[in-house]
Amino acid sequence: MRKKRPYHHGNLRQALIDAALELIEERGVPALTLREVARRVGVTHAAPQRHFADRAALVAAVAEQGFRGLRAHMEAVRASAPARVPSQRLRALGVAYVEYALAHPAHLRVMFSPEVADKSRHPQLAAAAQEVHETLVKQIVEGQRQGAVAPGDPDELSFAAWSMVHGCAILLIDGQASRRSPAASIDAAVDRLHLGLAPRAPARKRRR
Amino acid sequence: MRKKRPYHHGNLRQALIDAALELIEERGVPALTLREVARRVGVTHAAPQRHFADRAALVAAVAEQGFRGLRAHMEAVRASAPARVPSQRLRALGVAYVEYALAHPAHLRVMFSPEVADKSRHPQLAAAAQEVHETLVKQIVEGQRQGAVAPGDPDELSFAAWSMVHGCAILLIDGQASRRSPAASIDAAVDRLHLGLAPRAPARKRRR
DNA sequence: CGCCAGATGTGGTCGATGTCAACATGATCG
DNA sequence: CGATCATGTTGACATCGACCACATCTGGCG
Repeated sequence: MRKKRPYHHGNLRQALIDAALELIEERGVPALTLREVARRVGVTHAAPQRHFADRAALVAAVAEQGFRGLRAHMEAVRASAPARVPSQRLRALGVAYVEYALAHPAHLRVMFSPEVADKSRHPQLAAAAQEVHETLVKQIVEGQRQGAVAPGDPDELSFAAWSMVHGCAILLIDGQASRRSPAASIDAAVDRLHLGLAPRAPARKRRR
Repeated sequence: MRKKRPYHHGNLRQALIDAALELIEERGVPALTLREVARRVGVTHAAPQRHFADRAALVAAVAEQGFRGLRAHMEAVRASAPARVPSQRLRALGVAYVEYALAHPAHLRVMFSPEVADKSRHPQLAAAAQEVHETLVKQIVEGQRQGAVAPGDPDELSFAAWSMVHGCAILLIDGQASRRSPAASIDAAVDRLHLGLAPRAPARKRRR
């Protein structure tokens, strides 16, 4: 029982997604064109219609793949961080988010493109995004269990964490804050997320 | 003064920007079309060319106006917050950012649209964005002077703060975290930005 | 083996768009 | 009053997304 093997071209759907991503990397989201993608893959201009209802569907597919890649990267980093130091795992997760964004700016842009803002139209995309969020929530809850994260509604805390890393990623990609090296900005932002803007009273090291 | 448009519109440039914003609010960024905008204003399809070199230029103009409006809102809120409690002013500034985003989601989307990602091509836009950043930095520095903000490079701190409020705004606009009311999410996120994710030892009273 | 139905790709077409160039109009200033 | 230039118009063109009819391939079924 073989999977639906490619019939004519050979996995045209994935080839189109790949070509779309390449195109975006080269010339930006606005340059993404169904016809150009088809051209690159070597099919006629109407072939993509068999796999994507419209342009938005292609964008959504690229975005979905981006979310899956992001989650994979986060999970990998999380797994490789020492489990005994939960604050480090959470940190690593945040850094991983921004790292992925900087490594795949084109993907990130598509993932939050206005064209797929209405995720209810793209359930698969919504699910992939949701999984990223869940990864974050899980780590927050774990951090709370181990006393490394302040108590409170995990959803609220994870929303705050996600806001920070996401904003950080977007701003870095857009080059809004490139005076220093991106790595330094990431570290500084994640530190600040961890510690807060307000001064911490005791000069002595946090223990526990 | 009802006037049928004389041959010369008078202030076509601003009228186009306004119409563009309306259109985006009604039907989203992708629906923004030079021709449709021209239609709404009642001029022919090529008239906008006299004021905007291309579509991106119109988008940039809308975005620039968005940044200016955001800055105005932030300054207003900042001025109305008690100057003696710097942590409140900073908080208010953050809340103002997200408030503006939620009140003008269309504007926000345009301001960070991929079409104007390369701000070097739109110097005026870059300047307007820079001013928003400066407003934030100023408040951070003030907060540090008054001991309400942890010491450190103001640029780093403001980048972190900007990341948080911006990420918060984007996520809320995209409806990624709408389980609770937006206002509650904003408060929670700004609180977290202030206090940090890590637990704080003393349960000191902190209002608002 | 042969054939058919559905999946996949082709080629053509249509309306809309962004951009350009040539032209018309009217405001400004001598 | 007249010239000049910014502003708006008209017409054209290439490209795009979407749609359709048709061709071709695949896999299943008699």
